[in-house]
Amino acid sequence: MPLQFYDTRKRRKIPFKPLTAGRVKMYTCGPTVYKDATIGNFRTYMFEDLLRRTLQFLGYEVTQVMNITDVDDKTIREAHSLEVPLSDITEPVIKRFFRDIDSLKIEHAEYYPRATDYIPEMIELIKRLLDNGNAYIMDTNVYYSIASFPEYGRLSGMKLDKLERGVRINADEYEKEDFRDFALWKGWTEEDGDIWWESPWGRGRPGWHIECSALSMKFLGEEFDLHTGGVDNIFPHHENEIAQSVAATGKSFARHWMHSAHLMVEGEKMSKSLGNDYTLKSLREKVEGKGYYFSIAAFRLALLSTHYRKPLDFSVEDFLVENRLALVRLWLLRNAAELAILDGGIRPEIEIAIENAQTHFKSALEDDLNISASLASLFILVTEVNRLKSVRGLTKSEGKRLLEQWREFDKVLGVLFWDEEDEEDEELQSKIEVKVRERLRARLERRFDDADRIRDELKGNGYQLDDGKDETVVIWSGGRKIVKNKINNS
RNA sequence: GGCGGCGUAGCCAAGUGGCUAAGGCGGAGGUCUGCAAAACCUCUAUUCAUCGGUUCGAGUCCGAUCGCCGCCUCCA
Repeated sequence: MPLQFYDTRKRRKIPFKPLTAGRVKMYTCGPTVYKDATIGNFRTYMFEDLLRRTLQFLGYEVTQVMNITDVDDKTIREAHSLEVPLSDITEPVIKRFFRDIDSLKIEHAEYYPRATDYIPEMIELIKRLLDNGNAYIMDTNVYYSIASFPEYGRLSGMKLDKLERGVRINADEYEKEDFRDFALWKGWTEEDGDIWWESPWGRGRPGWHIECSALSMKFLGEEFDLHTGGVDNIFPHHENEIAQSVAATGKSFARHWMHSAHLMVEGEKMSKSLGNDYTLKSLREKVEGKGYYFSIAAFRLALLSTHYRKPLDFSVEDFLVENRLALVRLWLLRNAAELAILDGGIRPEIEIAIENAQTHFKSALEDDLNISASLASLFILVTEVNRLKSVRGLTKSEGKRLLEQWREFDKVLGVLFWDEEDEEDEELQSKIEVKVRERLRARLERRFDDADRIRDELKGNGYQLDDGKDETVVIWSGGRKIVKNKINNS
């Protein structure tokens, strides 16, 4: 099957062909760093991670840009109210942003340009728009004139004359020629304090939309392959980006637009007033507050396993019981493969099962990132391997072959290999190990009541024990740990 | 009001014209086991929000209805 993605503009799946064969240039709208990213933001970043990893898996060389908006109304408001420099607000948030995406194993983009580092590029772009007659100066502000761009509204399906004057328009913006025009450059006002840049139109700062146009052109060129973001960005943000970019360059800008649906919490939109605008940190606290282990791997799987165009209704309760168990099933295949001890070749049934899984995994991804079908192919492989394993254990070469394939799948999924080294809490780990050894000793001494009590206690906390001949494998949704049985003999 | 999306088993979730409707979680029974866990085997949607229509044939196309959701100027 040829690779195809849904395109927001065409409203259907279309074959994906990059401008340069084998290379994909993608632009992904990044965070505004005035407060920590929410799990809703991460849903979008996870979608982009899946897209990126899938393209790489299919052999494309990917160049991804994610902007960091480190100056806008909200960052300025924060800085102003706390009476601190802008960077005091943005720097810590940026630091935590990277910490969070790393813990989710979201691969890094090639470039993370910050808006404040590219003000000259934005000014340059605004100049071109003024020269082309697509923008006008009003007092100290520069506005984009929507009337000058006939194609406005094509991405979102908005009809210009149907746009109603929104309720959120500031009084000071009524001076625009047309209420639908948007700011390219905002002149300095008192609230901005010392946050301003010099421009041909006086001191001020760039509007939000111009940032993405300038940065994508800077790093990817005036035409590139993919532009992505959350659905809420379709209008007006991406519509405006197209208007600015196409008007300035005469080129088509992004060729393919992809947008991820929102994440809902317990059936409701995430919002501050409902108190469900979880960050990774507050979600962890919520889960741990209920007495559960917070599995970041299970959370990654939860975000990953719903198709990106379908709203994901995240429920803390469901999350606690569901994904971690599915994850363990996948992890156990790795156990089986690593612990294979038999001599001999690879059974044809295993080879066929692996090839089937590989084929279906790949073709599902090629069909607009059909992750559910991809994951299903893994579970089918697990079942088949387990069946054959119960007939006769796995050979070392089968184990090796399975591990190889598992690594291959994990290039896309990023959830199959989650080791104890990924678990931050060392204290927790040693506590588990002590318990496991206690139980091993009890078993050897045939004090089965004691052994069972310990096992039940661990299980109650989400740790599952797998008794092997030479070792006990502890598996939980945060990782796994192998304790050698012989340690216990000393 | 305008534009768009979604509604498949107890729960999550694939399937967009044609073999018996993937897969996961949960549940029931069995095998194995010191006992378990895991694993394996069997079972768990005559039916795809509802009602019409097109078709030899529809969850899948068309229309209507109901329900949920998003965007409509700076929220991923």
